[in-house]
Parts: sequence; structure tokens; C-alpha cells
Amino acid sequence: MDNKEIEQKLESKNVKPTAMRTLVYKTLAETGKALSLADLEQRFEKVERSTIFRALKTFEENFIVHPVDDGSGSVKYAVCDDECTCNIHDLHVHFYCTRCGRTRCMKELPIPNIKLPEGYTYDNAQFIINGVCPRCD
Amino acid sequence: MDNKEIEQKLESKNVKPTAMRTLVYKTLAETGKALSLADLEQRFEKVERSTIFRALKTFEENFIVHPVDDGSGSVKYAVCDDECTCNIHDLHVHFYCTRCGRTRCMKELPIPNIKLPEGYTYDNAQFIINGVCPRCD
DNA sequence: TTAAACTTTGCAATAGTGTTGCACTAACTT
DNA sequence: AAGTTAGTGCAACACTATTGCAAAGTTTAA
Repeated sequence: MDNKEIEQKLESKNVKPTAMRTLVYKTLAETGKALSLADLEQRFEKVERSTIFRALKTFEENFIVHPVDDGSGSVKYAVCDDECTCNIHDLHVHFYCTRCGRTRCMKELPIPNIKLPEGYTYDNAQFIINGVCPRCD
Repeated sequence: MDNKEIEQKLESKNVKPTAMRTLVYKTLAETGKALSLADLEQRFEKVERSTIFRALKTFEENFIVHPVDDGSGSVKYAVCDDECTCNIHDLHVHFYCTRCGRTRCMKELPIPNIKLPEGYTYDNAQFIINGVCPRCD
């Protein structure tokens, strides 16, 4: 994915494509995995933690990435599909490998429909499966 | 639930029922909700954070409580059913109310069976539903 | 084209959660 | 009762997430 494309992508979601944001997005997109703030920080030492943090927050607010709390202690972020608005229909299962610590979006597995008891309403969900991925098996 | 019962309960799970542990268990059982370390700390100011922390860890290791990471930033703990061994069959959905911040075990809703792609194995899962509970609606 | 206004970035500081080492005390063993 | 083991309290620390502020960069608009 080249920079032009990324810039267009960000603009289409009403986020000004600064150099830092483009870099953060590019890393997330190319890695194809959910990455934490610390993961990103390591990949480009020169960039400030808070800058990355704010980029992620901006992305999150504009449905460019979605957060995944896989229980590893830090929230990770993964790029959304184009049409994603992060509502209940866009949600999918995430797989957390307890060996390598990598988190993968299972976009092919939407979150199953749940019938809650009377009186409960919901608009979001997290479904994390913990196990061992093919690479670690 | 009186102290005798709690002591028996803990003993049946091979945990020595000290005063602190009994207190922590009692609070969790009576509240009937998932509580975080900070929640518990607030309820009895005199007890040390680390003591509660270690009680919870001990409980967790012995399948007396199960952890719930509801995305609120701190892990909560809820009492297990009697026969629970915290394996995949004992898992259930948790409901996190985004208004009041309370987390409830939906024991009546077991985690649905998921067919993962080839090569993945799993032994644990967290399914958190975020929304508004009847009390807050 | 230049000043004002706004946005983004870097830095430093802070709050909160989770966790551990160590010393003291309580409980259990023989 | 002395020795051993387990539990508790305290202090310290690591790490994640987050914010205020000032400097740098960008955009707007006279």
C-alpha cells in the first residue's frame, strides 16, 4: 500500500494525513495484525508515544481502526475494513495466541448473534479467543 | 452466605480460609457482580491492596473466581459456580454496562461454539457485551 | 505575503493497575 | 516450645494510558 493510497484513505474518513499518521496507518496495514501502542513505538523509535497514541485515538474516532483488548494488558489496534462503522454488524472474533502474543482479526468470523435477557440493550461486543495459532503449533 | 459456609467452600477448593480471604470471597459472593481490585479495596479500606490481590490470584488458580476483562481498564473477578473448572465449557458471556460500569455474569448464556480455521486451537475465551443494563435504562 | 488562528507534535508529568521483595506475624508441625 | 511454613502489610516499581503545555507546522484570510 503506497503513501498516496493511504493519504486518500485517511482523507476519505476526514482525517488529515500527516506524516506521522500515514506512518502509523501504513504499519498497521502492512503488518495485518493488531498492534499495541508499545508495539508501534518499538517499530519507529523516533516517534513520540503520545503522538502515536493520539493518532490511534483519531483513527478510532473515525472508524479507521478498531481497538482490541485481548487481555494481554495493552489494547491493540487493527485497521477496519473500508465500509466499517464499528457498529455491531462490523464486529468479528479476535484470536489471541498465548504463545507468541499476536492478535489476529478473524474477519471471516462475525460475532454470533446473542439473545440477551429482557431489559438489556447492547451496541458493542468483544469476543476474544485464546489459544495457539498455526505458526506456534 | 455465612462465614462457616464460605470457609467450607474455600477448603473444598484447597484454599485455607483466612480472615482476609473469607472477607474477600464474601464480598464477591454477596455483591453477585464482577469486582475489580480497586472496587474491593474501596469496600474495606483497612485491607492492603496486595493482600486482596493475592487472595484473588489464589482464588483464580483454584477455580474459585474467574477473571473478566471487560475493557474498563481493570480486570474484575466474579465467583465461579461450584463445579466450575474454568475450562471452555464453563465459560459464559459477560455483560458490561457502559453507563454504570457494572459487570454481570450471564451464566445462562454460555459462549457459543466457534469453528476456527484449520490450524488454530483454543482453550479459553472472553465474550464481553457492552450496552445498557435494565437498571440504567 | 504576512499575521492570526488552528492543528499537530514532542516532552514532561501524572494517575492507575498490576506486581514483587522484604520483613513481620500468625499458624502449623513435631 | 522451637522450627518451619504461609499469610499479611508496606514500600517500591514497571508499565499503560493519558494530559498540559509549549514549540513547530499548516491553513486561512486580510
